[in-house]
Amino acid sequence: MYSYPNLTRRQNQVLSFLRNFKEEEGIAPTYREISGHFGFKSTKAALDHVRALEKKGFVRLHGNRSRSIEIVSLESDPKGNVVSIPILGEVPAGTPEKLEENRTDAIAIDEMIINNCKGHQLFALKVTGESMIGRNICDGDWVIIDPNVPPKEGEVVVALIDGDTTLKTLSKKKGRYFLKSENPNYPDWIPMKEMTVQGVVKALIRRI
Amino acid sequence: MYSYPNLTRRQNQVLSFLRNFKEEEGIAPTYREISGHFGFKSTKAALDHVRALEKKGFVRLHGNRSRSIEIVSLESDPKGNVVSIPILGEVPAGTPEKLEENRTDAIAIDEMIINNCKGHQLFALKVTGESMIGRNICDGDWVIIDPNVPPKEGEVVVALIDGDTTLKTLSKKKGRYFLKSENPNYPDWIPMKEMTVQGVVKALIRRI
DNA sequence: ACTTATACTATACAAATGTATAGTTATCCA
DNA sequence: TGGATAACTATACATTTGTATAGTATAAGT
Repeated sequence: MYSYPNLTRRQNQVLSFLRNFKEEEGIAPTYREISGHFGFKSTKAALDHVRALEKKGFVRLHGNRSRSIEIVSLESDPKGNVVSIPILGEVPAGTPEKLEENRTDAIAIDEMIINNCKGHQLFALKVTGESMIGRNICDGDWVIIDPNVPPKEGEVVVALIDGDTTLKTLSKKKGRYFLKSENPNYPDWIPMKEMTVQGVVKALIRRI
Repeated sequence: MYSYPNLTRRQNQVLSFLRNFKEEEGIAPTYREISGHFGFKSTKAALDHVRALEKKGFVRLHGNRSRSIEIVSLESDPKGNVVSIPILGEVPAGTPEKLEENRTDAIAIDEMIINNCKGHQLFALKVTGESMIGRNICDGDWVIIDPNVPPKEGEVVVALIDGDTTLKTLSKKKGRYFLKSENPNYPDWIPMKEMTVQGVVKALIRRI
């Protein structure tokens, strides 16, 4: 286990016990259970140690409720700031194809990665094709899409163009929006009838 | 929330409350807190419902200890397959610099992304510089490094070369390993004294 | 020398808490 | 028609549990 230099030997032992107990039992120990483990003959000893840990920011106490010692992890909490994003399907960065909304899987992502997207209905798509290679988006990458922000010129977007979905750079020429491929081997797409930007690419994940 | 067909309407409500309470408060509620929420005038009502949930396998009770209602998750825990990876610092994909191991932050990542790395001591680095642009690794990207796999030729690796750390492609020329930049504007690095590959890039994350 | 922090003991108490017995009402199944 | 199950009320009690006061001993800083 870890040992924190700003904690005393005993405080480290107590913190370690709190961690193990919660890991094994699923709940926090009582002060009497702490005392029992260390052989304290007074519950005050355990109380003092936990209060010292609270003072130093290692645990948080929730009122006078039983078993309410919450362990504050100094390393980023692996559970707190994670959001689950549904993978809706594939999006060709080449020829546009239909995007089916049959949720098969989801991907868990650190909230930090997709900042300022609280409440937005994010989704993920797997990129197929090499047309966005100029923006360093490769075949097989996952892109995280935010459908709840207004798209700006120059951003990489998922767009529904003439009934098909594709991943391109939103561009403007002579006051008219079109979809630009970031690869000279692939064509740009100029909307014939209608074009709807479904979302803006906020993040990218690649397995190597 | 979810609704289970083999649970009654009320049992579903109670299970839902147990889930929410644990989510928000971090601890399980007492039978009186359950009763309070539903307006039960007897704690026996809450006890009966929780015992019914136990009988059907939705919760587990740990003896007669307070706040010891453990929720048994039937579906795969959405937070179960997330690993926390420490961000150790920055790695220049240009001029090599010293890599300090002062853990400042961590990043939570879906286990799926970094497959076949169980038990490996993964870490993350933030890329600075553009020398790996040819492999579509950009300035500002995070790379997830696996130090517990043997590096192969052609893989992108973090290497300690002559006392400095850098991100490059591991290459071989005339039977001798060297570090190749994936950008014509940046030089390759041929080890003078010693070269240690610290790990192989397994994944990449980019905020856009 | 004085204060502060650590690390406890001893005792105590009110509130919180799990658990129990006895009963009511309604619904569903056979 | 009868029995099992669900969904409660009412009351009660023994522990469990958080918290407090008062005190001892040791070491660390200032």
